Amino acid sequence: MRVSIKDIARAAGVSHSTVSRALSDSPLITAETKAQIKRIAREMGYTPDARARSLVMGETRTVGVVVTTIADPFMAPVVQGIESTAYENGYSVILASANSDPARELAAVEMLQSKRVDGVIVTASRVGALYQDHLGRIGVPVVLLNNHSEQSGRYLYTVTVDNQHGARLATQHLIELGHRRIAYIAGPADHSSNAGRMEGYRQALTEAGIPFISDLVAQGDGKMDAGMRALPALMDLAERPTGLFCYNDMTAIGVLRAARQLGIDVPRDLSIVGFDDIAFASFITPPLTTIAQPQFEMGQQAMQMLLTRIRQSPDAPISDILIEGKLIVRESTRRRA
Amino acid sequence: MRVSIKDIARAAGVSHSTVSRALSDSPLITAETKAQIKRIAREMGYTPDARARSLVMGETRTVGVVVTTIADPFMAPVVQGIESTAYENGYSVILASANSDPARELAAVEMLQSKRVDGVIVTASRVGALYQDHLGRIGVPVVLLNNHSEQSGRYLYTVTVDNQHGARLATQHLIELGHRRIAYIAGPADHSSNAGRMEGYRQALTEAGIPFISDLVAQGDGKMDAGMRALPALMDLAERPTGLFCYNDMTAIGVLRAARQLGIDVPRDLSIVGFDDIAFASFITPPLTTIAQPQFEMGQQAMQMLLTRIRQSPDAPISDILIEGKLIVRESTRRRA
DNA sequence: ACTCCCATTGCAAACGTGTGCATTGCTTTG
DNA sequence: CAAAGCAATGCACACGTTTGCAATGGGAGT
Repeated sequence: MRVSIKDIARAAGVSHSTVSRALSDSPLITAETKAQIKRIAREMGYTPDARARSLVMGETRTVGVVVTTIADPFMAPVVQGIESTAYENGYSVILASANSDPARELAAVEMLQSKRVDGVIVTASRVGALYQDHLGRIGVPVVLLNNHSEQSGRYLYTVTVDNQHGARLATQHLIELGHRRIAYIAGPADHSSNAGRMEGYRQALTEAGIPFISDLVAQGDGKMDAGMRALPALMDLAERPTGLFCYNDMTAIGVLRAARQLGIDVPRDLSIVGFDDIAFASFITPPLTTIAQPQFEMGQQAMQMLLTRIRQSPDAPISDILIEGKLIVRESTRRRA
Repeated sequence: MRVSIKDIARAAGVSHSTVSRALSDSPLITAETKAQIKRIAREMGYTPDARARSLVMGETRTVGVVVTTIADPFMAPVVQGIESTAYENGYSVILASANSDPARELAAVEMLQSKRVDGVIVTASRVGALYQDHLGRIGVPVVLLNNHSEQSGRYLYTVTVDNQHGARLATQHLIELGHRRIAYIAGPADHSSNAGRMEGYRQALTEAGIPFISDLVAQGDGKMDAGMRALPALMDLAERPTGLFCYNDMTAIGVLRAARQLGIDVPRDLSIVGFDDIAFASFITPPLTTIAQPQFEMGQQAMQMLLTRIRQSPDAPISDILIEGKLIVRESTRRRA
């Protein structure tokens, strides 16, 4: 059986309260008894039981992170950022992936609830109004990271990419390079991130006096295949686009692959801008011009936000965080010939 | 405050034991009392406290996963596999990343120990003999996944990529394509995975009657930069290699980039084989021929192994698992001109 | 009608820890 | 020298569960 403070108490000939106090360096205990008890504890290989402690202390120093999948080039660094600052603050993280399955997301939240985590970070969720209510009732602070629905409520706090700003940056970059026929391959229609990027795209066009042409917008879903499928139709247009803004890097990668098959040279024939700056954006051919999101820092900030929420009184004001990405120019864009 | 079974008991006018039994569907309780108690529990928004339960039950239904970094294209799917089968079996996972820092790895293990996890999976660790002893004393089953030192002991169980087999496959493939000057860019020198791949490389050469030439082996570290740095020297050799086997895909990606800068056409001038088949291996240009490791399944198997270890008696025999990758031929290799 | 049995419920201990309060023993002070 | 104060420790309860055992009640059997 595992060794508890009672075992140590027996071995040291004291009560378990004394052991508890000695191990937590209480000033009530003599230096020598402390030393002896600590020695015995070490000899017996004692490790405190975080469960028992958390029961009486009322906190678990554990947070839950629910994610669609950890094998997502965008999310992995974010989770890394979360775990990292959690560790620095003495917290540990329970990871649950929901695979875009709402039922499983619910199950994950329930599990975290029963484990009595001190807070929860939910990433890339499409928390609806209903589910949001449920999340609100969870009893612990919840931070939504890049959630796909609009609202942030009284209970929930968010850190989100500034989609509109980033999309505007991307489109402006193409415009500055002399492009005027600029296409957009969209992401999932029901994600607010897509709406924001679409809006930034339109806005940049309007500012430059370029008409918005709906034929230049192709539907996508943020995955590589969507990019591959979308390109041919765009290139079949009477007036081909010379610039292309993609919902994200994965889409752009699909486009690049399709372009190669179609014999379209990037960036000579078509300039492409992605979104996210996932790790591989700089490794592909040609290296991708994109809107970089500070993924690691996003995770850090989300965790930091959760921590202040955990420690502060629940009615202290916290403002949502909006994160601006920045343009990284690589080799998939060039001045229009 | 949170609602406990005592609160429910008070509301229902029964003892808390009755509530406990009712909620766990004990046959001792009348159907109607059961129904009523469950109703009240639902109304009051009750969620059982896993900590308290685990205290008396002696199990937490939680496993720990320690990883160097989750933002690693090889590890992410592995973790996904672990989490997935953990979930299916009613377990949850605590994630800890150690960033290749032994001290932090120790800290992670200690944290998991205090949380009283039922088992631990340690990935890509270089557990030395000493640390291994420490892990052995942890008191719960430990599974090592792709660990970098040789031994697996009485306490520890491993699932590992068959490095030698994979490297042999890769080298044989190049040989079959007519290559005879085949180089190898190595991985971290102190990792047994590198030793295994090197051995497989030599073995394939020997079997084909091709002499091993040490000049054709370049030192690397498994990262992209190493691949970039290693290529020029290899191509400066009096007799250039026409085939190249890389420690892993990241190295190969670095090589591809360097090749482009040097004006070396892949696969015309140089055939390249990677190792791992990370998600992006098929996305780069040219799509990479490589030795695919079933990453997700590796995670599944590791978790499965841990589960049987948790449930079976500690002296039931379990054999370590060796996983054979398979050759995926894409466009970075071709018959020698 | 009395005993016995069974179904249902409550009591209490246990898991491992933290902590307010009482207790003990010693030193200091008047 | 007695009283008071203080330093060090132990007692007991609390946190929220599960579960062996005792207790209660009612129905059936003789």
